[in-house]
Amino acid sequence: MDGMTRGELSKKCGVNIETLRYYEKRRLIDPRRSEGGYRIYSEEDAVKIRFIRSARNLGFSLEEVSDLMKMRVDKKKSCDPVLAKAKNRLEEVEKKIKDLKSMRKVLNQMIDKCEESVPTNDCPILCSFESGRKV
Amino acid sequence: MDGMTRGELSKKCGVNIETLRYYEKRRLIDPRRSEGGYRIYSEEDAVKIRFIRSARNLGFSLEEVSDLMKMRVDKKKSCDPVLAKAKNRLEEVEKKIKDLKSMRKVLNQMIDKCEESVPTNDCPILCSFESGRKV
DNA sequence: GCTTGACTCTGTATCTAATACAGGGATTAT
DNA sequence: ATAATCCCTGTATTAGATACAGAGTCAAGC
Repeated sequence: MDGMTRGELSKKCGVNIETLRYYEKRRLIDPRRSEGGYRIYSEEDAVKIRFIRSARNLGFSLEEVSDLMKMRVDKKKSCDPVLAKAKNRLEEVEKKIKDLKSMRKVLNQMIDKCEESVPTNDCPILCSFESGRKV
Repeated sequence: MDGMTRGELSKKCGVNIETLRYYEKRRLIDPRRSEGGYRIYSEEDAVKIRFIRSARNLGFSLEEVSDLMKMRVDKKKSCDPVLAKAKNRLEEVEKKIKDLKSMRKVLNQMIDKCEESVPTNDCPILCSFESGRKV
């Protein structure tokens, strides 16, 4: 019988076994069942799960992920809403990349201070914003 | 009396008013109180809140944010753990940037298909991974 | 000063996303 | 056939917010 059980997929994707049941409940995946009632997952399910985990890790909600996965380029007439949504998502992604880059900057500043052994008793976040203002 | 009330800070930072109480409970902020028991927030609190929201939006947990905000470059001897943590965080940030860039690619592919009106009935996620494999 | 409306206080309830657990059934190895 | 190991379902718990109820505070206008 080709396909994976819940435990196998869970290990393969590094996801908690219960999370798979939860995503099914939320209708993000829909595995077929074996004679005895066991869930059977395909390779495509694995791709989906990895995508969901990655998106969640980047701060997207399950609602958003679900929305993204359900998008289809159907016929010419129905394409506009998909295009609009995709463009919105793209903007969000750009924003997140920007924010991550500024967080990277904060961290690099902190690392520099550490390596130069500049002691402070201030919150590194406030600190970075202050030095940001001066420069 | 200088400082903001909860409602003012909430508006200023675009954060739900209850979230501020929650972050206080989680010891991320610690506003002083007025005679009548009202919370009074400073400008620094506003900076912190904006940082927390940004980090949460990028998929970091409150635990991680709290950890980051508590980091201090104290004395030479105690610097190593801070340095190690900061470097770990930096790696995570790089990973997230990388993942966001690949998500950006998926979205751009979808947008291209839309604009060229290439109809598909497949999940855009699986689709993008397939074309990724071929190329 | 007094009133009144907007705001805040506390505690508790609700929601999402995920995990954990308990009691029972399916599968596999021996 | 009989353990051991998985999986099933339902329900409980956790984190991170958010919502709501009843009481107290503040400040503007009279």
